[in-house]
Amino acid sequence: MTDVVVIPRATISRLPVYFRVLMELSHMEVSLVSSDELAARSGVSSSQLRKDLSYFGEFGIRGAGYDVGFLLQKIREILGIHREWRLVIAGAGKLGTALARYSGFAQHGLEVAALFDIDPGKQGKMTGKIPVLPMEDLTGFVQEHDIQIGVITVPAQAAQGVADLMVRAGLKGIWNFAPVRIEVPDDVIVQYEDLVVGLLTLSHHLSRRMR
Amino acid sequence: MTDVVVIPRATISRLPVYFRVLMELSHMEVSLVSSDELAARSGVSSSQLRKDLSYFGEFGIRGAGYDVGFLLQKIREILGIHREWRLVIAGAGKLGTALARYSGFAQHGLEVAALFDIDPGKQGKMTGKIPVLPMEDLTGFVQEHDIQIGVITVPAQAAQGVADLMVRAGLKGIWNFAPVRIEVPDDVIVQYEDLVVGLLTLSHHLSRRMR
DNA sequence: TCCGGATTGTGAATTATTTCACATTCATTT
DNA sequence: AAATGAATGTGAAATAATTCACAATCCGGA
Ligand SMILES: NC(=O)c1ccc[n+]([C@@H]2O[C@H](COP(=O)([O-])OP(=O)(O)OC[C@H]3O[C@@H](n4cnc5c(N)ncnc54)[C@H](O)[C@@H]3O)[C@@H](O)[C@H]2O)c1
Ligand SMILES: NC(=O)c1ccc[n+]([C@@H]2O[C@H](COP(=O)([O-])OP(=O)(O)OC[C@H]3O[C@@H](n4cnc5c(N)ncnc54)[C@H](O)[C@@H]3O)[C@@H](O)[C@H]2O)c1
Repeated sequence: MTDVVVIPRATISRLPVYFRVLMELSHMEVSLVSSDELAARSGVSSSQLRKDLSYFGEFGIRGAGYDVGFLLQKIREILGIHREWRLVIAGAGKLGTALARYSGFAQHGLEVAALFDIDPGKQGKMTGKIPVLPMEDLTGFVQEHDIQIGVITVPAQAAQGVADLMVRAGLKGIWNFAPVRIEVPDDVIVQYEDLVVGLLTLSHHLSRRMR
Repeated sequence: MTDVVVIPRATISRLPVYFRVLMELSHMEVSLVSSDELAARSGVSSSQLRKDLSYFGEFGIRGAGYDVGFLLQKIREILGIHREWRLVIAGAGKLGTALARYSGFAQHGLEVAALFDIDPGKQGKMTGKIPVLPMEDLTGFVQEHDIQIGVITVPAQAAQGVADLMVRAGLKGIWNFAPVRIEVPDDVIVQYEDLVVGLLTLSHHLSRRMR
């Protein structure tokens, strides 16, 4: 029985924050940072930060701190963004086009290759440099352009159908913004992004506090 | 020492999911549902569901299940959406306008009253039924229209300034999409929405699985 | 080369969350 | 009115995540 190290979900979700802070430090020409400093800038405790990193290895220098460039590279590897990921977005509506045009993804090695939509009125147009294509072309496009991730920004009732299509096309990761659970085979990973949760969490806390 | 019941964060974030499933059941004219059924449709265990609800009271009927309409109303109250919340959005860019035009919020008693932007080229226009106003008008608008929540969809470097303005205007809740922490007084609640986290979580899992 | 100061890495303790399992309660039937 | 069956509500147990606290280690200076 070799014991598998299981990494807390919450640890993974903090890594992008550390990454961003390290990028800032790097731009500020800071080359060494302590866990105290990095943690404070990330909004967590320093023991939290050190424990998080310890799941993946030893990246610091005792008595000194962390080499910004080195840690940046390590986190890149952990998050899998040392390689490029290509995405397609299904649903060229309000949210889909906003995501497609977002410049922040490129900084993380994420490239939106195309948008797909069922509406002929949207097909053929360009969203910035990104083409909007008919849904029928999705499978071929994914295979030709070596796409790994599909983003779902269609209405809820269309989400399962789109997910099925993405699975058949061979996509192994789905980022789903539609407010429904979708069924996929075990070898496909679904990441849900439910924006209403954040707003209702705020609403809950506000109404508690105002009571 | 009266012991305060503390409600897990995760419980709050599941309530919107239960709410949505109950809405569906309600539309399907289902009037009674068991914790097994409701939990399965929400993607959680039934004991999880019952424990979550138990933090707020006893809403079910032993031996029978939950009255859909009654539970819906209770969750509405817990989430604070039995009353209307009015929001303003600062940053009428890609994401801000997508949010402003999203019809899903209205179903939860959330009304986007106006967008604000620093760019004179965007001011004066309408996004659907929602006006885009100059930043200078924010304070007056918030006070005149009894707004409670501010949404930040401006670039990261402008976020703190916008937050300061929102705090001065009297907003008590801020929903922040800019990828930076912001400093606010204790009586203001900030909910962070970091979309990159979701995508990088997916990237991490994908690259682990492919290794 | 050794010493002092600093900061990491990590077991252990604590705290938080989820799951278990069953006593309790309710609706229905006889 | 009592018996039956079903599903909730909830302490207790099990897991999971965070914080503590300090031994281990490294850097730089003497
Ligand atoms: N806009 C937001 O701010 C927001 C916020 C939270 C959640 N969401 C969710 O994101 C999704 C998209 O929202 P939106 O506001 O962009 O909607 P939208 O109506 O603007 O866009 C949806 C697009 O999907 C296309 N479409 C419909 N069925 C399709 C299908 N079967 N295959 C391919 N394309 C199809 C439509 O033609 C349209 O272009 C929805 O599920 C919504 O609930 C949106
Ligand atoms: N678009 C996305 O999909 C996406 C995804 C994740 C995060 N975000 C974050 O959301 C924010 C907005 O992104 P976007 O893509 O909509 O950008 P955008 O450039 O399309 O829009 C930003 C808007 O803010 C306005 N603005 C700039 N400074 C301002 C100020 N001081 N006061 C008021 N308005 C100001 C600009 O005029 C512009 O209209 C950014 O912080 C971005 O990192 C966006």
